[in-house]
Amino acid sequence: MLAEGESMASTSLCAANTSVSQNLQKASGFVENKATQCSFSIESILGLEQKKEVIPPVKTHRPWMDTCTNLVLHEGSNPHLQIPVASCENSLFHTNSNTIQEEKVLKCEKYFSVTERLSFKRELSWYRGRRPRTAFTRNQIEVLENVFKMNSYPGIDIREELARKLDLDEDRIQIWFQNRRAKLKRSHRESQFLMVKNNFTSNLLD
Amino acid sequence: MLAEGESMASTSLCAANTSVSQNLQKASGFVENKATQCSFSIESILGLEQKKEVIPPVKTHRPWMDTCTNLVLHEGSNPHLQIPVASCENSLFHTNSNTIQEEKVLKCEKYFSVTERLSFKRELSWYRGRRPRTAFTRNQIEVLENVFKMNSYPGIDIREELARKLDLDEDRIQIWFQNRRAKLKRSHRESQFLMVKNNFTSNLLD
DNA sequence: TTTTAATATAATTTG
DNA sequence: CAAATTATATTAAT
Repeated sequence: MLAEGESMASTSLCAANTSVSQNLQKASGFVENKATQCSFSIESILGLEQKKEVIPPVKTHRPWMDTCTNLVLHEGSNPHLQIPVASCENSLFHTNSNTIQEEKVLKCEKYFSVTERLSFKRELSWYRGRRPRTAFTRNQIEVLENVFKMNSYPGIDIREELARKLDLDEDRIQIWFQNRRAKLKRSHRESQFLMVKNNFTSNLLD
Repeated sequence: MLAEGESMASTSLCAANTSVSQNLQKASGFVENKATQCSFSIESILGLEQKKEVIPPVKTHRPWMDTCTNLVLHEGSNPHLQIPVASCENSLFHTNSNTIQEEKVLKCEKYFSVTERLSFKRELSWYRGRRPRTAFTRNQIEVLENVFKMNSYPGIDIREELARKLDLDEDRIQIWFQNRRAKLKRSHRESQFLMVKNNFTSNLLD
């Protein structure tokens, strides 16, 4: 098992190894046996980038994960693609959260409905090392936007208050404002570019 | 300077080609003034949620759009629903509803050649604010898949090289890899779910 | 209907 | 915190 972060996220194509993909294929329960032969050599396509450097271990700080996940990660070419595998069949149900789902499962239904299946998937993604994407409600967005209009750098106090009022983690608020500022900046850059470009083209027409 | 949201969506539909746009974007170091202090009470800020007059700004990034278009977009809350107003004699697109508009267009299609039909479609998706779907050739897919097998996170250099060799925008390459990773992940999730589910149900039968 | 290119944006990483 | 990148939920084209 690779240590965490011992990945090959580098751009080197040659860093790839077959065992990884084979494992992944095994894990996924299907084998894509297509096109093992390619009429091109990859090297010729990519011009042989041999630089293979070791990527420092990825430090993972995932406070939203609970501690009792007996999960083992597959080896993977990238930490983000690592797939958790339950080391025992019950570990998936040891979470503290999502108790409703847990109850449903424990009702021993013979098969799983689509809804349950979706919940499973959600729960699985929960273990994949990334916080599940938060889906803000329209009202939350509206309030956040209104605050943003007046202050795009709210301090901790305002963020906390927002978190209370909107029933969100303060962390989510902070991230939201960061992303929102980035978006604003992007749009500014774009409109600035447009102005420059329009100026340029209209000058050409003179 | 344009405020966020009253940017290009409501102005003329001009944009730049990808590479130039991106380069200039990088080059233009836009400096934005930070609102350092907030003199608003949270209550007053949160109270704004009742007003509900300004729809969250939509900034769309459409670098593939041509510069010499004489189209103006309606303002709208949803970029995908924006309907263009032709500045020329073409009254075909002056309908209120997208659906009706689309029907009309489709009805017209039979009178036009395949080429013209394609350009209609292209314009339609264009109006919807979405880049026309790229149809990769079999060879392009094959090469991309082969590269993906070895490195699912190609760096900019490899992507550029691929773009050159495959005669595609680098952006298309990047999006392709993003979608490909998502697909791989989806399949992993699915089989993982099946494993867990099977394990679970067979345990129930013990 | 299914697959997947495209979009928007939440989350992560780096410095 | 910003910038760059990645993941992911949707949407829509095929």
